[in-house]
Amino acid sequence: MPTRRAEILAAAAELFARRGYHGASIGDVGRAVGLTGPALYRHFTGKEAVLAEMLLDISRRLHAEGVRLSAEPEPGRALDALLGWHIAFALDNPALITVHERELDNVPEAQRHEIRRLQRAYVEEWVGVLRRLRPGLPEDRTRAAVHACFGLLNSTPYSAAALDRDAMAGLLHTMARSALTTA
Amino acid sequence: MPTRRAEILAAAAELFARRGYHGASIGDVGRAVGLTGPALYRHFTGKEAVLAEMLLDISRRLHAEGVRLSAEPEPGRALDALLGWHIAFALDNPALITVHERELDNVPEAQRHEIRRLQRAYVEEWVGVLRRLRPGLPEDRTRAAVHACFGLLNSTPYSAAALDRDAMAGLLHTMARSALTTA
DNA sequence: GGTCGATGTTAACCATCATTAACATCCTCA
DNA sequence: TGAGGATGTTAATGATGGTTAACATCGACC
Repeated sequence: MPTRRAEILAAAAELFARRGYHGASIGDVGRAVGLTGPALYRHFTGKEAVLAEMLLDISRRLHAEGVRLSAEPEPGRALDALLGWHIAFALDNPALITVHERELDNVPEAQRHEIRRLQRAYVEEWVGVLRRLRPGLPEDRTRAAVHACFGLLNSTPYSAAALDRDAMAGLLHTMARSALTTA
Repeated sequence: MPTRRAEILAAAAELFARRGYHGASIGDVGRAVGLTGPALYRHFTGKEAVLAEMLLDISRRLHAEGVRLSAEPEPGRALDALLGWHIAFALDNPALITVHERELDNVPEAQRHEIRRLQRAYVEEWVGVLRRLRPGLPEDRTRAAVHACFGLLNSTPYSAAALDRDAMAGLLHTMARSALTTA
C-alpha cells in the first residue's frame, strides 16, 4: 500500500547510486518523484531514515535468499543457485547494489549494526557453501574469495550497457564460478 | 619537489575514498595535513581541481603501464604482467583505486573527457591482450569480461584486511586469470 | 638590511541543504 | 455537511561548506 514510500525509495536509490548520498539532496529526490523537498518528511523522518530503510531492506532480501538457496544439499547446485539469484538481482537493481556496497557509513549507528550483521551473514552463507564444495581451502581464503567474487558480480552497474541481459548474466555466472572453484 | 601538493593529494584521496567527494570537506582535507581549509587554495585552484588532478594522475599511470606491459608479444605472459601490476597497484593504493572508480562524475567537464579517454584506453589494452589470447571471443564479450575482472581486482579495498598482502595478491591473480580465460 | 614571493591564518561571504513552521487541499466518514 | 487526518506547498531557520579578502610570517636574494 505505501506506493509513495516505495516510489521515493526507488528514486533515492537511483540518485544515491549515481551521485552518492551527500551528492543528492532531499530536494533532488523529491523532484524525481514530482514532489518538493519537504514533502518527503510526510513519509520519512529524515534523509538518513531513507537511506537506512533502503539498506535494511536490501540486506534483508539478500540474506533471506542466501539462507533459502544455500539450503540445497548438493554444494555445486547451491553455488549455482546463489550465483544465479545474485546476478539477476544485480542486473535488475544496479542502483540498489551500488548503494548497498558504498553507503553503509552514512546510516545512523542504530541501524548500521543490524545492516552490517545481515551483510556479514549473507557472506557467511556463501562461505558455507563454498567450504562444502572445496573443503581444503582455508576459511580466510574462502571468505576473501567470496568478497572478490562479489566485486566481480557487482561490477555490473558500470558495464551492463554493453551486452544484453541474458548474455551478461551468463558471462558473469561463468566467470564467477570459474574464479571461485579455482581459488 | 611539490611535496605539499602530493601530501594534500594523498590525504584527499583517503578522505574521498572513505566518505565520498561530497562527504569530505576542504576543511577536512586541510586538517588531515595539519593545515586549515583555505590554505589549500595556495596549492590548488579549488576542490574540483584536487579531484581532477588526482584522477588524471591515476589514469595516466594506469594507462602508461598498460601500454608498456601489453607490448609483451606472448599474450599469456602479457596478461600475467597486467594482472600482477594492477593487483599490486590496487593493494598498495586502495584509496586511489576507489576514487578512480567512483568519482569521475564530479570532475569538471574540461578534464573529464581526457580522464575518460585514458580509462577507456587502459581497458582497450587489456581487451587487446585478451583477444590475442582468445581470438574466438567476440569483442563485446571480451570487453565486458575485462570490466568484470576489474570489479574483482578492485574489490580489494573492502576485504584486504583479511589476508596478508602476498596471499591476497596470489588469490586475486589466480581468480582473475581463471575468470578471464574461462569467459 | 630590506623587498618580495611563497605559504599560512582568521574573518567575511554567499550558496546549498536538511529540517521545521505555517498554511492549503482534499478525501473520508460520522 | 463539516471535522479531521493525510499529504502537499511555500517561507523561515540554522548549519555547513566552498571560496575570497585582509592580514601575518619567513626565507631568499639584491
